[in-house]
Amino acid sequence: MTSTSYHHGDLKNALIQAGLEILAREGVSGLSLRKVAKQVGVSHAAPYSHFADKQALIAAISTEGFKQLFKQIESVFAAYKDEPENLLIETAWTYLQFAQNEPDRFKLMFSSVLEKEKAYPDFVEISQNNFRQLVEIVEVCQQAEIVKKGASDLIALSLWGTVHGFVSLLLEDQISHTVLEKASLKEILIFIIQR
Amino acid sequence: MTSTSYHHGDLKNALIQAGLEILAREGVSGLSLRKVAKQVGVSHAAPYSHFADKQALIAAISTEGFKQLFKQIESVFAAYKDEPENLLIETAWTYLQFAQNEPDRFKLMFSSVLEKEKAYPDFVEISQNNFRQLVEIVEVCQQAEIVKKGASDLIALSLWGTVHGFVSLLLEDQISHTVLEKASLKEILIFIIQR
DNA sequence: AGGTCTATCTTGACAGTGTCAAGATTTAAA
DNA sequence: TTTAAATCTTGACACTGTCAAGATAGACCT
Repeated sequence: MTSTSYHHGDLKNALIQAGLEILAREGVSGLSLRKVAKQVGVSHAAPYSHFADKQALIAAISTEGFKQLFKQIESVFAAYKDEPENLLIETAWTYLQFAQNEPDRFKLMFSSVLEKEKAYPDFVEISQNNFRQLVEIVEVCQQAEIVKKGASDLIALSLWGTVHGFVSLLLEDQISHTVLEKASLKEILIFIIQR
Repeated sequence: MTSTSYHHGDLKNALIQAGLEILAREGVSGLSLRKVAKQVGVSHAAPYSHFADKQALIAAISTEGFKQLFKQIESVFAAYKDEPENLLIETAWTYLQFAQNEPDRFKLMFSSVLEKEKAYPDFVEISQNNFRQLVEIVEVCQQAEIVKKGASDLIALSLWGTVHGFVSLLLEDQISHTVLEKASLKEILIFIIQR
């Protein structure tokens, strides 16, 4: 489980890492089990020692993506804890940047490439962590009276939905350029969050 | 272009229809060119007479989905035109129902299964129509002083993003049951839209 | 009517894919 | 040191998207 144990070493994590690289290089449609195996330097069926099927590998890659997102928002949270008037927008901005930096990682995480999420406990757990993180942020903003009182989970859901939807539409090029020309992305984001 | 013209008749539309059926029956991952062809009763390469590749067929299926969504929202618009206090929530509700009725059609339309949207003019056009439709709805609500003044396109974008994000998270089972137990879907939707 | 042309469809092939079974190899356990 | 278990390889299978070549039928022209 550590790093250098036997044949390859730590194949499981190596496969996840290779998956992320292929994702960044060739996109979601270029991600195949055989390609991941080849990149790591093992045979085409080697992944089956660590993952039940392709969906399981995708679940692991997604989970890794969620961990990275969690960390990034965690530092934003730490940096703006005492500056709650900017906390929400900076969190949203980080979310947007995360998506734009590696769109296909974001797509893999959210665009239902993974079909039965609930079958993967690690995935479910990290998802819940991320949501709890956002609820905390909302509650800090509520205490600073920047966000209205009550039902912090529903408010968090609404904010997440808004930003997630906006980012998704942005990635899909569904936001018309006439809209984009009027203001910078960050300005639109502020407008959208405040509505 | 009509219906019964030659060998098969109107193969192009038959393929799109078959695609929608397979989508409803077997999901996104079950949608293959060969299966669509077999269901229609033509050879496995017949679709290539009408579609450049699989992506082109997916674009056509998506476009058809957008047309259906447009029609549904159009009737809601007509029905609630003189009742603007309920127009927004009913539109959002229709959007949610559309997604839940056939999740995989919705996924195909929005979850970046289609990779280069801009290469398909019909798809781009119907997408823009749908957005314009929403902007109109927002403007009706603005005139009724239910939605604040200004930048109707940005407000529409925000509302769309919110509902779309919420629906997406719902389809992905990412909305925890503790949240769902507290209120009905429609109540949450109202809460989220009003925030 | 007869002949030509073009759109449409079929057949056959190819590389790439996910998946599994059987065997080999290495590490861990006894 | 022998045994057992975990890990990896090899080979196979059905399925996929895609293309090239040929067959077929309808439309169009004279």
